[in-house]
Amino acid sequence: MKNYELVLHRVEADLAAGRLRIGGRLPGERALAEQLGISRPSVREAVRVLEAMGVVRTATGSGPEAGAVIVAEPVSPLTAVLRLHLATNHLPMGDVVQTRLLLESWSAREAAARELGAGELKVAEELLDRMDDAGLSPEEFHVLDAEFHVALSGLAGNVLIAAVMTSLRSAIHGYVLAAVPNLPDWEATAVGLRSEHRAILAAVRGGEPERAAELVTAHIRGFYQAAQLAPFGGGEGGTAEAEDDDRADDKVQ
Amino acid sequence: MKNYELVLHRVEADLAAGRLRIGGRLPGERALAEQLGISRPSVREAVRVLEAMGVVRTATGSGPEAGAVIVAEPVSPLTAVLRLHLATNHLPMGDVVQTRLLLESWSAREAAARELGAGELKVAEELLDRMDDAGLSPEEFHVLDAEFHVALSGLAGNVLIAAVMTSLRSAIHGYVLAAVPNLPDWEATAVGLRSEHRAILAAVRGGEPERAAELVTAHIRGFYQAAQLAPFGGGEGGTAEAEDDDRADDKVQ
DNA sequence: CCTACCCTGTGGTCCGACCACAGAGGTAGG
DNA sequence: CCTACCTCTGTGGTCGGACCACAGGGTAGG
Repeated sequence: MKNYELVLHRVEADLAAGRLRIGGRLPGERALAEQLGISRPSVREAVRVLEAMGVVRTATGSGPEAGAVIVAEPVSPLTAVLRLHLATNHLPMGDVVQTRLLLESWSAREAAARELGAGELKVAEELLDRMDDAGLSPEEFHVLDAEFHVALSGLAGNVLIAAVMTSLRSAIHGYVLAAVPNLPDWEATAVGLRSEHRAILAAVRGGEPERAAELVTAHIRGFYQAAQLAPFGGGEGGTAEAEDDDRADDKVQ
Repeated sequence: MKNYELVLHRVEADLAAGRLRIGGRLPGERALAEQLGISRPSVREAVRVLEAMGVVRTATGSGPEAGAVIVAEPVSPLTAVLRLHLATNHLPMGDVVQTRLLLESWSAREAAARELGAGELKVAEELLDRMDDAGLSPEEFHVLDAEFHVALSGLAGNVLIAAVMTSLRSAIHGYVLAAVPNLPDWEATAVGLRSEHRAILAAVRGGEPERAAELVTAHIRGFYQAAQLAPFGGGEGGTAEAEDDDRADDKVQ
Protein backbone atom coordinates (compact mmCIF):
# COMPACT_ATOMS: atom_id res chain seq x y z
CA MET A 1 0.00 0.00 0.00
CA LYS A 2 1.28 3.40 -0.90
CA ASN A 3 2.04 5.70 1.97
CA TYR A 4 -0.40 8.42 1.06
CA GLU A 5 -3.18 5.86 1.16
CA LEU A 6 -2.45 5.42 4.82
CA VAL A 7 -3.59 8.97 5.34
CA LEU A 8 -6.72 8.49 3.26
CA HIS A 9 -7.75 5.42 5.19
CA ARG A 10 -6.93 7.06 8.45
CA VAL A 11 -9.06 10.08 7.64
CA GLU A 12 -11.94 8.00 6.34
CA ALA A 13 -11.90 5.86 9.45
CA ASP A 14 -11.77 8.91 11.68
CA LEU A 15 -14.70 10.42 9.84
CA ALA A 16 -16.76 7.25 10.08
CA ALA A 17 -15.95 6.88 13.76
CA GLY A 18 -16.85 10.47 14.51
CA ARG A 19 -13.33 11.39 15.58
CA LEU A 20 -13.36 13.92 12.77
CA ARG A 21 -16.37 16.09 12.21
CA ILE A 22 -17.36 18.77 9.75
CA GLY A 23 -15.82 22.01 10.85
CA GLY A 24 -13.03 20.21 12.63
CA ARG A 25 -9.44 20.24 11.53
CA LEU A 26 -6.94 17.68 10.41
CA PRO A 27 -3.75 17.47 12.42
CA GLY A 28 -0.97 19.52 10.90
CA GLU A 29 0.85 17.95 8.01
CA ARG A 30 4.01 17.56 10.04
CA ALA A 31 2.17 15.98 12.95
CA LEU A 32 0.27 13.63 10.68
CA ALA A 33 3.48 12.58 9.03
CA GLU A 34 5.08 11.76 12.33
CA GLN A 35 2.01 9.92 13.65
CA LEU A 36 1.91 7.64 10.63
CA GLY A 37 5.64 7.32 10.33
CA ILE A 38 5.72 8.73 6.82
CA SER A 39 7.08 11.86 5.22
CA ARG A 40 5.37 15.17 4.80
CA PRO A 41 5.22 14.98 0.98
CA SER A 42 3.27 11.75 1.28
CA VAL A 43 0.85 13.39 3.67
CA ARG A 44 0.50 16.31 1.34
CA GLU A 45 -0.42 14.07 -1.58
CA ALA A 46 -3.21 12.58 0.50
CA VAL A 47 -4.44 15.97 1.63
CA ARG A 48 -4.58 17.09 -1.98
CA VAL A 49 -6.72 14.11 -2.84
CA LEU A 50 -9.03 14.80 0.08
CA GLU A 51 -9.25 18.38 -1.05
CA ALA A 52 -10.13 17.26 -4.57
CA MET A 53 -12.79 14.99 -3.07
CA GLY A 54 -14.40 17.94 -1.33
CA VAL A 55 -13.69 16.67 2.14
CA VAL A 56 -11.14 19.19 3.33
CA ARG A 57 -10.37 22.79 2.57
CA THR A 58 -6.85 24.03 3.17
CA ALA A 59 -5.68 27.54 3.94
CA THR A 60 -2.47 29.08 5.15
CA GLY A 61 -1.95 31.27 8.14
CA SER A 62 -3.32 30.68 11.60
CA GLY A 63 -6.68 30.83 13.30
CA PRO A 64 -9.78 28.68 12.99
CA GLU A 65 -9.94 29.05 9.23
CA ALA A 66 -6.36 28.00 8.63
CA GLY A 67 -5.06 24.50 8.17
CA ALA A 68 -6.98 21.59 6.73
CA VAL A 69 -10.60 22.07 7.73
CA ILE A 70 -13.11 19.25 7.29
CA VAL A 71 -15.93 20.23 4.96
CA ALA A 72 -18.59 18.43 2.94
CA GLU A 73 -18.55 19.76 -0.58
CA PRO A 74 -19.62 16.99 -2.96
CA VAL A 75 -20.37 19.21 -5.93
CA SER A 76 -16.85 20.24 -6.86
CA PRO A 77 -15.43 16.72 -7.03
CA LEU A 78 -18.39 15.51 -9.06
CA THR A 79 -17.99 18.42 -11.42
CA ALA A 80 -14.29 17.77 -11.77
CA VAL A 81 -14.79 14.09 -12.53
CA LEU A 82 -17.43 14.95 -15.07
CA ARG A 83 -15.33 17.56 -16.81
CA LEU A 84 -12.23 15.43 -16.97
CA HIS A 85 -14.06 12.45 -18.33
CA LEU A 86 -15.91 14.55 -20.83
CA ALA A 87 -12.52 15.81 -21.94
CA THR A 88 -11.39 12.25 -22.59
CA ASN A 89 -14.24 11.85 -25.05
CA HIS A 90 -15.18 8.59 -23.40
CA LEU A 91 -18.25 10.12 -21.84
CA PRO A 92 -20.77 11.15 -24.49
CA MET A 93 -22.41 14.50 -23.87
CA GLY A 94 -25.68 12.88 -24.88
CA ASP A 95 -25.49 10.60 -21.88
CA VAL A 96 -24.93 13.55 -19.61
CA VAL A 97 -27.92 15.37 -21.02
CA GLN A 98 -30.04 12.26 -20.74
CA THR A 99 -29.06 11.89 -17.12
CA ARG A 100 -29.89 15.47 -16.46
CA LEU A 101 -33.31 15.00 -17.94
CA LEU A 102 -33.94 11.97 -15.79
CA LEU A 103 -32.83 13.58 -12.55
CA GLU A 104 -34.61 16.80 -13.22
CA SER A 105 -37.95 15.32 -14.13
CA TRP A 106 -37.75 13.08 -11.09
CA SER A 107 -36.89 16.05 -8.90
CA ALA A 108 -39.84 18.01 -10.18
CA ARG A 109 -42.22 15.13 -9.52
CA GLU A 110 -40.73 14.61 -6.10
CA ALA A 111 -40.82 18.28 -5.20
CA ALA A 112 -44.43 18.58 -6.26
CA ALA A 113 -45.33 15.64 -4.04
CA ARG A 114 -43.69 17.12 -0.99
CA GLU A 115 -45.02 19.61 1.45
CA LEU A 116 -42.93 22.65 0.72
CA GLY A 117 -42.62 25.65 2.93
CA ALA A 118 -43.14 29.02 1.30
CA GLY A 119 -39.53 29.87 1.93
CA GLU A 120 -38.31 26.98 -0.15
CA LEU A 121 -40.12 28.13 -3.23
CA LYS A 122 -39.15 31.73 -2.70
CA VAL A 123 -35.61 31.29 -3.97
CA ALA A 124 -36.82 29.80 -7.22
CA GLU A 125 -39.45 32.47 -7.56
CA GLU A 126 -36.95 35.27 -7.18
CA LEU A 127 -34.76 33.73 -9.82
CA LEU A 128 -37.67 33.74 -12.23
CA ASP A 129 -38.37 37.38 -11.42
CA ARG A 130 -34.80 38.27 -12.23
CA MET A 131 -35.06 36.38 -15.49
CA ASP A 132 -37.93 38.61 -16.55
CA ASP A 133 -35.45 41.39 -17.20
CA ALA A 134 -35.55 41.79 -20.96
CA GLY A 135 -32.09 43.29 -21.03
CA LEU A 136 -30.36 40.08 -20.07
CA SER A 137 -27.82 38.63 -22.43
CA PRO A 138 -28.23 34.97 -23.39
CA GLU A 139 -25.34 34.19 -21.11
CA GLU A 140 -26.77 36.01 -18.12
CA PHE A 141 -30.14 34.44 -18.79
CA HIS A 142 -28.63 31.01 -18.95
CA VAL A 143 -26.81 31.44 -15.68
CA LEU A 144 -30.06 32.31 -13.94
CA ASP A 145 -31.74 29.50 -15.81
CA ALA A 146 -29.18 27.05 -14.49
CA GLU A 147 -29.64 28.36 -10.97
CA PHE A 148 -33.37 27.92 -11.26
CA HIS A 149 -33.07 24.35 -12.41
CA VAL A 150 -30.62 23.54 -9.66
CA ALA A 151 -32.86 25.15 -7.07
CA LEU A 152 -35.76 23.14 -8.39
CA SER A 153 -33.85 19.90 -8.09
CA GLY A 154 -32.96 20.84 -4.54
CA LEU A 155 -36.65 20.96 -3.62
CA ALA A 156 -36.89 17.20 -3.95
CA GLY A 157 -34.92 16.90 -0.75
CA ASN A 158 -32.33 14.42 -1.95
CA VAL A 159 -28.90 15.87 -1.37
CA LEU A 160 -27.17 13.35 -3.60
CA ILE A 161 -29.37 14.00 -6.58
CA ALA A 162 -29.18 17.72 -5.99
CA ALA A 163 -25.39 17.55 -5.94
CA VAL A 164 -25.23 15.49 -9.08
CA MET A 165 -27.66 17.82 -10.81
CA THR A 166 -25.56 20.81 -9.90
CA SER A 167 -22.45 19.28 -11.33
CA LEU A 168 -24.27 18.14 -14.44
CA ARG A 169 -25.42 21.69 -15.03
CA SER A 170 -21.90 22.96 -14.66
CA ALA A 171 -20.65 20.44 -17.15
CA ILE A 172 -23.39 21.21 -19.63
CA HIS A 173 -23.16 24.97 -19.25
CA GLY A 174 -20.61 25.71 -21.89
CA TYR A 175 -22.12 23.16 -24.22
CA VAL A 176 -25.54 24.76 -24.09
CA LEU A 177 -24.24 28.27 -24.33
CA ALA A 178 -22.30 27.46 -27.46
CA ALA A 179 -25.54 26.36 -29.09
CA VAL A 180 -27.46 29.57 -28.48
CA PRO A 181 -26.51 30.96 -31.90
CA ASN A 182 -28.35 28.00 -33.41
CA LEU A 183 -31.61 29.37 -32.13
CA PRO A 184 -33.64 31.05 -34.85
CA ASP A 185 -34.91 33.73 -32.51
CA TRP A 186 -33.38 34.13 -29.10
CA GLU A 187 -35.92 36.60 -27.82
CA ALA A 188 -38.84 34.42 -28.76
CA THR A 189 -37.13 31.45 -27.16
CA ALA A 190 -36.56 33.37 -23.96
CA VAL A 191 -40.22 34.33 -23.78
CA GLY A 192 -41.18 30.69 -24.10
CA LEU A 193 -38.68 29.55 -21.51
CA ARG A 194 -39.95 32.12 -19.03
CA SER A 195 -43.54 30.99 -19.28
CA GLU A 196 -42.51 27.36 -19.09
CA HIS A 197 -40.56 28.08 -15.92
CA ARG A 198 -43.60 29.71 -14.37
CA ALA A 199 -45.77 26.77 -15.32
CA ILE A 200 -43.31 24.31 -13.82
CA LEU A 201 -43.13 26.21 -10.59
CA ALA A 202 -46.91 26.44 -10.46
CA ALA A 203 -47.23 22.71 -10.88
CA VAL A 204 -44.74 22.12 -8.12
CA ARG A 205 -46.49 24.55 -5.84
CA GLY A 206 -49.86 23.12 -6.71
CA GLY A 207 -48.80 19.60 -5.86
CA GLU A 208 -49.15 18.16 -9.33
CA PRO A 209 -46.27 15.70 -9.56
CA GLU A 210 -46.96 14.20 -12.96
CA ARG A 211 -47.69 17.53 -14.53
CA ALA A 212 -44.53 19.03 -13.08
CA ALA A 213 -42.46 16.16 -14.43
CA GLU A 214 -44.01 16.40 -17.85
CA LEU A 215 -43.51 20.13 -18.04
CA VAL A 216 -39.87 19.84 -17.08
CA THR A 217 -39.30 17.12 -19.62
CA ALA A 218 -40.97 19.10 -22.36
CA HIS A 219 -39.15 22.25 -21.32
CA ILE A 220 -35.73 20.71 -21.57
CA ARG A 221 -36.42 18.67 -24.66
CA GLY A 222 -37.93 21.65 -26.37
CA PHE A 223 -34.89 23.76 -25.81
CA TYR A 224 -32.47 21.14 -26.98
CA GLN A 225 -34.50 20.58 -30.10
CA ALA A 226 -34.68 24.27 -30.85
CA ALA A 227 -30.95 24.61 -30.38
CA GLN A 228 -30.35 21.52 -32.49
CA LEU A 229 -28.46 19.78 -29.74
CA ALA A 230 -27.87 16.22 -28.58
CA PRO A 231 -30.67 14.08 -29.89
CA PHE A 232 -32.02 11.82 -27.22
CA GLY A 233 -35.05 9.60 -27.07
CA GLY A 234 -38.53 9.81 -25.68
CA GLY A 235 -39.72 9.51 -22.14
CA GLU A 236 -38.09 11.05 -19.14
CA GLY A 237 -34.55 11.18 -20.26
CA GLY A 238 -35.12 7.84 -21.84
CA THR A 239 -35.86 6.41 -25.19
CA ALA A 240 -38.77 4.47 -23.82
CA GLU A 241 -42.12 5.43 -25.20
CA ALA A 242 -44.62 4.19 -22.67
CA GLU A 243 -45.05 6.53 -19.79
CA ASP A 244 -48.11 5.52 -17.84
CA ASP A 245 -46.05 5.22 -14.71
CA ASP A 246 -48.68 3.73 -12.46
CA ARG A 247 -46.52 3.21 -9.51
CA ALA A 248 -47.25 0.49 -7.05
CA ASP A 249 -47.75 2.87 -4.20
CA ASP A 250 -49.65 1.93 -1.12
CA LYS A 251 -46.98 -0.63 -0.47
CA VAL A 252 -44.98 1.91 1.40
CA GLN A 253 -43.66 0.79 4.72
CA MET B 1 -3.12 29.71 -8.43
CA LYS B 2 -1.37 26.84 -6.76
CA ASN B 3 1.36 25.15 -8.71
CA TYR B 4 -0.21 21.72 -8.83
CA GLU B 5 -3.26 23.27 -10.46
CA LEU B 6 -1.07 24.24 -13.36
CA VAL B 7 -0.62 20.56 -14.07
CA LEU B 8 -4.33 19.83 -13.74
CA HIS B 9 -5.25 22.54 -16.19
CA ARG B 10 -2.54 21.54 -18.54
CA VAL B 11 -3.68 17.94 -18.57
CA GLU B 12 -7.33 18.84 -18.95
CA ALA B 13 -6.52 21.14 -21.83
CA ASP B 14 -4.38 18.50 -23.48
CA LEU B 15 -7.16 15.97 -23.12
CA ALA B 16 -9.77 18.30 -24.55
CA ALA B 17 -7.49 19.23 -27.45
CA GLY B 18 -6.71 15.62 -28.22
CA ARG B 19 -3.03 15.99 -27.44
CA LEU B 20 -3.55 13.35 -24.77
CA ARG B 21 -5.57 10.25 -25.50
CA ILE B 22 -6.66 7.20 -23.58
CA GLY B 23 -3.80 4.76 -23.55
CA GLY B 24 -1.27 7.52 -23.97
CA ARG B 25 1.15 8.57 -21.30
CA LEU B 26 1.85 11.71 -19.37
CA PRO B 27 5.36 13.09 -19.64
CA GLY B 28 7.58 11.94 -16.82
CA GLU B 29 7.20 13.76 -13.55
CA ARG B 30 10.62 15.31 -13.85
CA ALA B 31 9.98 16.44 -17.41
CA LEU B 32 6.58 17.85 -16.53
CA ALA B 33 8.10 19.74 -13.63
CA GLU B 34 10.68 21.32 -15.86
CA GLN B 35 8.20 22.17 -18.62
CA LEU B 36 5.95 24.02 -16.21
CA GLY B 37 8.76 25.51 -14.20
CA ILE B 38 7.64 23.91 -10.97
CA SER B 39 9.02 21.26 -8.69
CA ARG B 40 8.48 17.56 -8.84
CA PRO B 41 6.50 17.37 -5.58
CA SER B 42 3.99 19.82 -7.04
CA VAL B 43 3.66 17.69 -10.13
CA ARG B 44 3.20 14.62 -8.00
CA GLU B 45 0.36 16.19 -6.06
CA ALA B 46 -1.43 16.86 -9.33
CA VAL B 47 -0.80 13.36 -10.63
CA ARG B 48 -2.25 11.97 -7.42
CA VAL B 49 -5.38 14.00 -7.93
CA LEU B 50 -5.68 12.85 -11.52
CA GLU B 51 -5.23 9.31 -10.33
CA ALA B 52 -7.97 9.79 -7.76
CA MET B 53 -10.18 11.18 -10.51
CA GLY B 54 -9.72 8.03 -12.54
CA VAL B 55 -7.93 9.76 -15.38
CA VAL B 56 -4.46 8.31 -15.00
CA ARG B 57 -3.02 5.11 -13.68
CA THR B 58 0.55 5.15 -12.42
CA ALA B 59 2.99 2.28 -12.26
CA THR B 60 6.70 1.96 -11.67
CA GLY B 61 9.23 0.30 -13.89
CA SER B 62 9.52 0.70 -17.62
CA GLY B 63 7.62 -0.39 -20.70
CA PRO B 64 4.24 0.64 -22.05
CA GLU B 65 2.44 -0.08 -18.80
CA ALA B 66 4.77 1.99 -16.66
CA GLY B 67 4.53 5.66 -15.93
CA ALA B 68 1.34 7.70 -15.82
CA VAL B 69 -1.00 6.16 -18.37
CA ILE B 70 -4.18 7.95 -19.41
CA VAL B 71 -7.26 5.91 -18.61
CA ALA B 72 -10.99 6.55 -18.22
CA GLU B 73 -12.16 5.00 -15.00
CA PRO B 74 -15.06 7.06 -13.66
CA VAL B 75 -16.32 4.46 -11.21
CA SER B 76 -13.54 4.59 -8.66
CA PRO B 77 -13.63 8.35 -8.13
CA LEU B 78 -17.39 8.33 -7.84
CA THR B 79 -17.21 5.53 -5.33
CA ALA B 80 -14.57 7.34 -3.35
CA VAL B 81 -16.55 10.55 -3.23
CA LEU B 82 -19.62 8.67 -2.17
CA ARG B 83 -17.87 6.75 0.58
CA LEU B 84 -16.11 9.77 1.99
CA HIS B 85 -19.22 11.87 2.07
CA LEU B 86 -21.23 9.06 3.58
CA ALA B 87 -18.56 8.92 6.25
CA THR B 88 -19.13 12.58 7.05
CA ASN B 89 -22.76 11.81 7.85
CA HIS B 90 -23.82 14.68 5.65
CA LEU B 91 -25.04 12.34 2.97
CA PRO B 92 -27.98 10.30 4.21
CA MET B 93 -27.91 6.66 3.19
CA GLY B 94 -31.60 6.98 2.43
CA ASP B 95 -30.81 9.44 -0.32
CA VAL B 96 -28.31 7.05 -1.81
CA VAL B 97 -30.79 4.21 -1.80
CA GLN B 98 -33.44 6.44 -3.30
CA THR B 99 -31.09 7.43 -6.07
CA ARG B 100 -30.24 3.85 -6.73
CA LEU B 101 -33.89 3.00 -7.07
CA LEU B 102 -34.42 5.82 -9.52
CA LEU B 103 -31.46 4.96 -11.70
CA GLU B 104 -32.11 1.29 -11.69
CA SER B 105 -35.77 1.45 -12.56
CA TRP B 106 -34.96 3.88 -15.33
CA SER B 107 -32.24 1.60 -16.61
CA ALA B 108 -34.59 -1.36 -16.70
CA ARG B 109 -37.19 0.61 -18.63
CA GLU B 110 -34.56 1.89 -20.98
CA ALA B 111 -32.96 -1.50 -21.51
CA ALA B 112 -36.30 -3.11 -22.25
CA ALA B 113 -37.03 -0.46 -24.84
CA ARG B 114 -33.77 -1.00 -26.64
CA GLU B 115 -32.87 -3.54 -29.21
CA LEU B 116 -30.47 -5.77 -27.34
CA GLY B 117 -28.17 -8.27 -28.88
CA ALA B 118 -28.21 -11.75 -27.39
CA GLY B 119 -24.66 -11.27 -26.20
CA GLU B 120 -25.61 -8.32 -24.08
CA LEU B 121 -28.10 -10.31 -22.08
CA LYS B 122 -25.83 -13.28 -21.79
CA VAL B 123 -23.69 -11.79 -19.06
CA ALA B 124 -26.70 -11.12 -16.88
CA GLU B 125 -28.08 -14.53 -17.59
CA GLU B 126 -24.90 -16.26 -16.53
CA LEU B 127 -24.88 -14.33 -13.31
CA LEU B 128 -28.36 -15.56 -12.55
CA ASP B 129 -27.29 -19.11 -13.27
CA ARG B 130 -24.48 -18.79 -10.83
CA MET B 131 -26.84 -17.41 -8.23
CA ASP B 132 -28.91 -20.58 -8.45
CA ASP B 133 -26.24 -22.40 -6.50
CA ALA B 134 -27.94 -23.15 -3.20
CA GLY B 135 -24.63 -23.36 -1.39
CA LEU B 136 -23.87 -19.68 -1.71
CA SER B 137 -23.41 -17.67 1.44
CA PRO B 138 -25.44 -14.48 1.78
CA GLU B 139 -22.28 -12.55 1.07
CA GLU B 140 -21.45 -14.47 -2.08
CA PHE B 141 -25.03 -14.20 -3.20
CA HIS B 142 -25.05 -10.49 -2.65
CA VAL B 143 -21.88 -10.00 -4.64
CA LEU B 144 -23.44 -11.75 -7.62
CA ASP B 145 -26.65 -9.86 -7.02
CA ALA B 146 -24.78 -6.60 -7.17
CA GLU B 147 -23.07 -7.65 -10.38
CA PHE B 148 -26.40 -8.54 -11.89
CA HIS B 149 -27.92 -5.20 -11.05
CA VAL B 150 -24.90 -3.38 -12.39
CA ALA B 151 -24.98 -5.42 -15.58
CA LEU B 152 -28.66 -4.63 -15.94
CA SER B 153 -28.07 -0.92 -15.58
CA GLY B 154 -25.38 -1.18 -18.21
CA LEU B 155 -27.90 -2.46 -20.73
CA ALA B 156 -29.54 0.94 -20.86
CA GLY B 157 -26.55 2.19 -22.79
CA ASN B 158 -25.81 5.29 -20.74
CA VAL B 159 -22.25 5.12 -19.51
CA LEU B 160 -22.71 7.89 -16.97
CA ILE B 161 -25.70 6.27 -15.31
CA ALA B 162 -24.02 2.90 -15.42
CA ALA B 163 -20.97 4.33 -13.72
CA VAL B 164 -23.00 6.06 -11.05
CA MET B 165 -25.00 2.91 -10.47
CA THR B 166 -21.86 0.88 -10.03
CA SER B 167 -20.50 3.25 -7.44
CA LEU B 168 -23.82 3.41 -5.66
CA ARG B 169 -23.85 -0.34 -5.38
CA SER B 170 -20.36 -0.32 -3.94
CA ALA B 171 -21.33 2.27 -1.38
CA ILE B 172 -24.46 0.38 -0.42
CA HIS B 173 -22.82 -3.02 -0.34
CA GLY B 174 -21.72 -3.11 3.26
CA TYR B 175 -24.89 -1.43 4.38
CA VAL B 176 -27.09 -4.07 2.81
CA LEU B 177 -24.94 -6.94 3.93
CA ALA B 178 -25.09 -5.80 7.51
CA ALA B 179 -28.86 -6.03 7.34
CA VAL B 180 -29.05 -9.63 6.18
CA PRO B 181 -29.39 -10.93 9.75
CA ASN B 182 -32.59 -8.90 9.97
CA LEU B 183 -34.18 -11.18 7.44
CA PRO B 184 -36.52 -13.70 9.04
CA ASP B 185 -35.56 -16.45 6.61
CA TRP B 186 -32.58 -15.97 4.34
CA GLU B 187 -33.20 -19.04 2.24
CA ALA B 188 -36.77 -18.08 1.52
CA THR B 189 -35.64 -14.56 0.66
CA ALA B 190 -33.04 -15.89 -1.73
CA VAL B 191 -35.60 -18.00 -3.53
CA GLY B 192 -37.80 -14.96 -3.98
CA LEU B 193 -34.93 -12.81 -5.21
CA ARG B 194 -33.94 -15.42 -7.76
CA SER B 195 -37.37 -15.61 -9.31
CA GLU B 196 -37.68 -11.83 -9.30
CA HIS B 197 -34.38 -11.56 -11.13
CA ARG B 198 -35.58 -13.99 -13.77
CA ALA B 199 -38.79 -12.05 -14.18
CA ILE B 200 -36.93 -8.78 -14.56
CA LEU B 201 -34.64 -10.21 -17.18
CA ALA B 202 -37.58 -11.71 -19.02
CA ALA B 203 -39.33 -8.36 -19.10
CA VAL B 204 -36.21 -6.71 -20.43
CA ARG B 205 -35.74 -9.35 -23.05
CA GLY B 206 -39.40 -9.26 -23.98
CA GLY B 207 -39.36 -5.54 -24.54
CA GLU B 208 -41.75 -4.60 -21.76
CA PRO B 209 -40.34 -1.34 -20.42
CA GLU B 210 -42.96 -0.50 -17.86
CA ARG B 211 -43.16 -4.01 -16.54
CA ALA B 212 -39.39 -4.19 -16.23
CA ALA B 213 -39.30 -0.93 -14.32
CA GLU B 214 -42.09 -2.00 -12.00
CA LEU B 215 -40.47 -5.33 -11.30
CA VAL B 216 -37.16 -3.71 -10.48
CA THR B 217 -38.80 -1.22 -8.20
CA ALA B 218 -40.78 -3.88 -6.39
CA HIS B 219 -37.73 -6.11 -6.21
CA ILE B 220 -35.57 -3.53 -4.52
CA ARG B 221 -38.28 -2.14 -2.30
CA GLY B 222 -39.29 -5.59 -1.24
CA PHE B 223 -35.82 -6.49 -0.13
CA TYR B 224 -35.28 -3.31 1.80
CA GLN B 225 -38.60 -3.77 3.47
CA ALA B 226 -37.83 -7.34 4.43
CA ALA B 227 -34.46 -6.35 5.80
CA GLN B 228 -35.99 -3.43 7.67
CA LEU B 229 -33.75 -0.92 6.01
CA ALA B 230 -33.87 2.71 4.98
CA PRO B 231 -37.48 3.71 4.58
CA PHE B 232 -38.06 5.49 1.35
CA GLY B 233 -41.23 6.50 -0.35
CA GLY B 234 -43.42 5.42 -3.18
CA GLY B 235 -42.83 5.64 -6.87
CA GLU B 236 -39.57 5.00 -8.56
CA GLY B 237 -37.21 5.96 -5.87
CA GLY B 238 -39.50 8.75 -4.87
CA THR B 239 -41.44 9.76 -1.85
CA ALA B 240 -44.26 10.67 -4.16
CA GLU B 241 -46.71 9.25 -1.70
CA ALA B 242 -45.58 11.87 0.73
CA GLU B 243 -44.28 10.35 3.85
CA ASP B 244 -41.79 12.76 5.23
CA ASP B 245 -38.60 10.83 5.26
CA ASP B 246 -36.94 11.92 8.43
CA ARG B 247 -33.47 10.77 7.81
CA ALA B 248 -31.00 10.65 10.62
CA ASP B 249 -28.59 12.97 8.96
CA ASP B 250 -28.59 15.62 11.62
CA LYS B 251 -26.20 13.93 13.93
CA VAL B 252 -22.79 15.46 13.97
CA GLN B 253 -22.10 19.05 14.73
C1' DC C 1 -6.09 51.67 27.46
C1' DC C 2 -4.74 51.32 22.74
C1' DT C 3 -1.55 50.38 19.05
C1' DA C 4 2.11 48.41 16.62
C1' DC C 5 5.15 44.84 16.35
C1' DC C 6 7.12 40.25 16.54
C1' DC C 7 6.53 35.37 17.46
C1' DT C 8 4.54 31.14 16.25
C1' DG C 9 2.34 27.77 13.63
C1' DT C 10 0.03 26.86 9.36
C1' DG C 11 0.28 25.30 4.44
C1' DG C 12 3.13 26.12 -0.17
C1' DT C 13 7.23 25.15 -2.53
C1' DC C 14 11.48 23.53 -3.59
C1' DC C 15 15.91 20.78 -3.75
C1' DG C 16 18.49 16.75 -3.86
C1' DA C 17 18.90 12.32 -2.79
C1' DC C 18 17.94 7.35 -2.61
C1' DC C 19 14.98 3.24 -3.36
C1' DA C 20 12.26 -0.43 -5.93
C1' DC C 21 10.81 -1.81 -10.06
C1' DA C 22 10.59 -3.56 -14.93
C1' DG C 23 11.87 -3.58 -19.50
C1' DA C 24 15.79 -3.11 -23.06
C1' DG C 25 19.87 -4.24 -24.76
C1' DG C 26 24.33 -5.83 -24.38
C1' DT C 27 27.10 -9.89 -23.22
C1' DA C 28 28.78 -14.30 -21.98
C1' DG C 29 27.90 -19.05 -22.46
C1' DG C 30 26.00 -22.94 -24.94
C1' DC D 1 24.25 -18.79 -34.29
C1' DC D 2 21.13 -18.84 -30.46
C1' DT D 3 19.95 -18.43 -25.74
C1' DA D 4 20.10 -17.10 -21.08
C1' DC D 5 21.60 -13.91 -18.02
C1' DC D 6 22.75 -9.54 -16.38
C1' DT D 7 23.58 -4.75 -16.20
C1' DC D 8 21.85 -0.34 -17.52
C1' DT D 9 18.38 3.09 -17.73
C1' DG D 10 14.27 5.40 -16.88
C1' DT D 11 10.03 5.21 -14.36
C1' DG D 12 7.40 6.34 -10.07
C1' DG D 13 7.80 6.13 -4.60
C1' DT D 14 9.77 8.10 -0.62
C1' DC D 15 12.36 10.84 2.24
C1' DG D 16 14.56 14.81 5.00
C1' DG D 17 15.37 19.26 5.25
C1' DA D 18 15.01 23.86 4.07
C1' DC D 19 12.84 28.32 3.07
C1' DC D 20 8.74 31.17 2.00
C1' DA D 21 4.13 33.63 2.65
C1' DC D 22 0.55 34.17 5.47
C1' DA D 23 -2.51 35.23 9.49
C1' DG D 24 -3.52 35.34 14.15
C1' DG D 25 -2.30 36.24 18.97
C1' DG D 26 0.59 37.64 22.50
C1' DT D 27 3.43 41.33 23.93
C1' DA D 28 6.01 45.53 24.39
C1' DG D 29 5.62 50.18 23.78
C1' DG D 30 3.06 54.46 23.45
